[in-house]
Amino acid sequence: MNLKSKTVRTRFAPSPTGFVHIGSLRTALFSFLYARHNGGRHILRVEDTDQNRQVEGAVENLLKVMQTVGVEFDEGFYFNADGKLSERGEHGPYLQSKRLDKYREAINTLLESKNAYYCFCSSERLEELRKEQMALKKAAMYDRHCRNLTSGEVAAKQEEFKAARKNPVVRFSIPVEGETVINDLIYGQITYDNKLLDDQVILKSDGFPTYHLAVVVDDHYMEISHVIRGEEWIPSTPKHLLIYKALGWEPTQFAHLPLILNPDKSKLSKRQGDVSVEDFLKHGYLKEALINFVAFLGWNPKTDQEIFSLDELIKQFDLSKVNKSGAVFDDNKLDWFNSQYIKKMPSEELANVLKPFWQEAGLLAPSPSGGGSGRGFSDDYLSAIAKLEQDRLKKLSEIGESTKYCFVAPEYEGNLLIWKKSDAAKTKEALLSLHDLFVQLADGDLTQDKLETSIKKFIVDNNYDNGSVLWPLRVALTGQEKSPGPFEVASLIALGLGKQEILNRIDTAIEHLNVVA
RNA sequence: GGCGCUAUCAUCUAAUGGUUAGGAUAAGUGGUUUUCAUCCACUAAAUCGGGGUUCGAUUCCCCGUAGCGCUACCA
Repeated sequence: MNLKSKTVRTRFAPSPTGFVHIGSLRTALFSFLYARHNGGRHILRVEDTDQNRQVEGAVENLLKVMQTVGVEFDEGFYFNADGKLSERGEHGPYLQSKRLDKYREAINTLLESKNAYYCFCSSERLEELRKEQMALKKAAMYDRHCRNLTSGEVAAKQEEFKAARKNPVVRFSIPVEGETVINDLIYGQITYDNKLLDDQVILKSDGFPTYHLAVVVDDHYMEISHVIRGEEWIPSTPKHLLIYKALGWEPTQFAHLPLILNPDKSKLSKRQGDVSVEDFLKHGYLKEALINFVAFLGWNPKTDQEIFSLDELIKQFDLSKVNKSGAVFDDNKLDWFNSQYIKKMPSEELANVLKPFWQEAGLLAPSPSGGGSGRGFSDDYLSAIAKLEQDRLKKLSEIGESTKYCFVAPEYEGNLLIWKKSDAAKTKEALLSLHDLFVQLADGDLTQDKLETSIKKFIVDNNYDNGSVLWPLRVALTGQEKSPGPFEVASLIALGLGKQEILNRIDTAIEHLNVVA
């Protein structure tokens, strides 16, 4: 058997239960990276065997998120040219609820070979049993009551259930002795004693299979080569292996990924903050940052390089570099990745991704085409703003607050205009002469460099301190305690709102001083 | 309770049978500066405990301990 010639086929197999958990993103990313790295295919299969947990539109949402961040699928669900959810690939259907015949067939095979049996036990009996076992401090397992039923007893129970219009479940018969060994690509060899394995239900009374049966059947028929999934699946893997064996199938390779943890080291959950990819996108994390950060949760290239594009990840990704211990999700580090990508972005592009956030803040009119900038602000202006904020932005969602003054006149209170080493009189005087200076400046003199030259000269000529002039100018223009420098801001406002706006803001500041002082 | 997995700075992690145990984030200090951010320099910060093997163990083995996961007709 030449393993190398075998095509790599990995799959991401979520349940359509709502938002995309960050852990799911990591799993999907790793299975995608592994497939691409090895020239294989990546399949999207939807596991909807729990009919009680379906969420409308979850598959569309999932696909949209994956598309946004750049995780691709070659088979399974996709959006067609009309943007409609559809399926492609040779191994469909890719929705488990449409594959019931395949599960039924496998179950019949198992039933016939006595690797599975009907179980008629009531939930009350099971509950009782569990309580007893707990009380005796024994492992809680099904006692295999129905496994030992005679064919006569089974027939009688069948009749009884039929009359009551109930369906028995089917359980898998775990071998009574021996061991089952997992050879995990990440965790290595893990041995389980068959005696400790439960006779898992594989067919529910509603006619749907459980995960354990469905996953084996689907991975087999879809010719999956590597199952990449979360560490929480390790304990059920021996059961899956035994089902493969009972069906006479060759099992896939398994690679279990370490968990992503909350700061308190429990499994990452909603309780302790955002966990859905949609949330992170909405709060202004760039997809590149999210992918880069998530890739480093449990994997690293063994070098000092930390910034990786998706293409670089594909090139370098290797299951052998995945580690075994869980990783705490540290949003400080995510912020850092995000700011790195923001800094690297061309300012035009940054302005573009910033638009929705300006609109959200009510500073920019939503543009129906999605292309225009609305409300008379040119793309050049928006890019200039973006460029100014590029070094201080951690999340795109901060942009509204920090750049409000670029769109509307600022508001401020108290003595904010007065520099710590200055006073009201000096500030007013400075602003008054600054006003005169701006009146004299021609439009062509309002570039950042020229402004810096002329204002610095003005300070020297008038024997002012830098601070007693630059601080009030900056506050007059921005209304903020913290902002980019006055030359940058003034030239920006001149560009976007015109020189008159600068004069207006200086006037407003002088009036403000009159009132406060 | 049973079974399993894991264990290096606060966090993500690198490395090695012999090193001043490295990097990054966060933190702190200093420089630049009208403010903030950026940038630069610097500082503090770790091999869970106990046994073994060995000349030598953070690294290999065993035992503890702790954390986590699983223990459904959920996935």
